[in-house]
Amino acid sequence: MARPRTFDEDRALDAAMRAFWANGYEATSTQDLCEATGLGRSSIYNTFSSKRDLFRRSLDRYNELMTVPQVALLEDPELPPLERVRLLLARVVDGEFENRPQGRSLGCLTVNTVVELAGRDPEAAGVLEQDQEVRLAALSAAIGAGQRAGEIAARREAGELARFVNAVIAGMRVAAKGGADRAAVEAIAATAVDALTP
Amino acid sequence: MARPRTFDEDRALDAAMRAFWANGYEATSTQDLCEATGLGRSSIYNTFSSKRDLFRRSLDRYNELMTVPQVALLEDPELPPLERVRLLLARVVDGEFENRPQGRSLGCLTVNTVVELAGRDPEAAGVLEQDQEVRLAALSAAIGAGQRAGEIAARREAGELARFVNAVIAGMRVAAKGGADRAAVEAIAATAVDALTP
DNA sequence: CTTGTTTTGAACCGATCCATCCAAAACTAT
DNA sequence: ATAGTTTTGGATGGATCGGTTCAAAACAAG
Repeated sequence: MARPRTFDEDRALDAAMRAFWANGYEATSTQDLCEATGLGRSSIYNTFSSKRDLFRRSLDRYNELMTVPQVALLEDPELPPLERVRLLLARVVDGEFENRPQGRSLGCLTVNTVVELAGRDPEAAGVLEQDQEVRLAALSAAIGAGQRAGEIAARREAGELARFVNAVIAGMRVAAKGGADRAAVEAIAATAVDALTP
Repeated sequence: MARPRTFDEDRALDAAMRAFWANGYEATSTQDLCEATGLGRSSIYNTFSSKRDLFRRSLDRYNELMTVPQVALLEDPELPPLERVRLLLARVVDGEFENRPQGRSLGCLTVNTVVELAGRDPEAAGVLEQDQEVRLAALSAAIGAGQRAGEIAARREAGELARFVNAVIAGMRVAAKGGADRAAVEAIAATAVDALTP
């Protein structure tokens, strides 16, 4: 029927996502995206209709890669709830200290985008809020289960503790991006876990 | 001798700082800076030599406005150490929920800049790291004093707890920028204080 | 008022921005 | 082969980017 593509759309999306992840939306030019994906401008604009759309899809892809497994971990019935939270934090630490292209963490595309765009791009803000709600719900459920099992302190509501853990995760990512070493970030996580134990 | 300026350099710097604070470095154009300061291009380039330099001075100015009083609070001998930390967190909450031009927090220029620039601008990263060290030292000193006084838990080193508090502050700012309401951010702060009490 | 210096606004600069266009190439289905 | 469709690379477009230049304007000092 017609000429087929010589590239894989998902691989291109992943490459674009990494570029946005590393440098943010504004600082990633269409030229950068061409180089990161190995595609020509035409192919990019033919496949993804604009830089903005490509970013939006990158954000969705990132959430799919990160939030989905994190939620799965938080809902794992094989593990005690507090252990799920602990493993979640450990996973965040690992994520910050692997794949450091220039010796510094990429941070988290979600956090990066909240900081860069949430204040002036309502659509991006909406995507981010929705993703955050999903994460908060999973965290809250795990923490509530832990409270009922007596292994997580009950002096605050599960929803509040979930927000707390979520904020600590963001703080760990900022710390890592700011140059903190692994031990420092691990100590932050451990202190947060302390705060959850009775 | 010569024609005097019709504007105040410090006011212009403050206006520029606010522009960078609201939109970040990349997304703030020189035109935006002209409009924010009310100056012409020539006046800006005559006074501050480049956009980059103006940003750097904005960063210094921000640190002067924020870090200096925060450190003063943390060193206030009139207050019990834990109370200093509590007040610091309260001040952060207040900062996030006043001056919200478009109904959303500006966040914190330091956090915003860590996320946007630390990975690819070594000079900015250096300024940020130095400021962070100052804040961490003050936090660590206050927490250490609280531990010796028995009002702050001693199961972790003061330096680790300082990093923890610092990360929570960053997390609160990200949460606020992401749309969290005041009660949610206050709960994060209160939970962090819980983590410090024995 | 003249002289000397600085500020100021507007025009201007090359570079780069995101995006489009188009013709040649590449492939399938007939 | 041929026809039909899509991809592809390169050229191109208008807008905006950060930054410079320059002459007119505005003031202080003599």
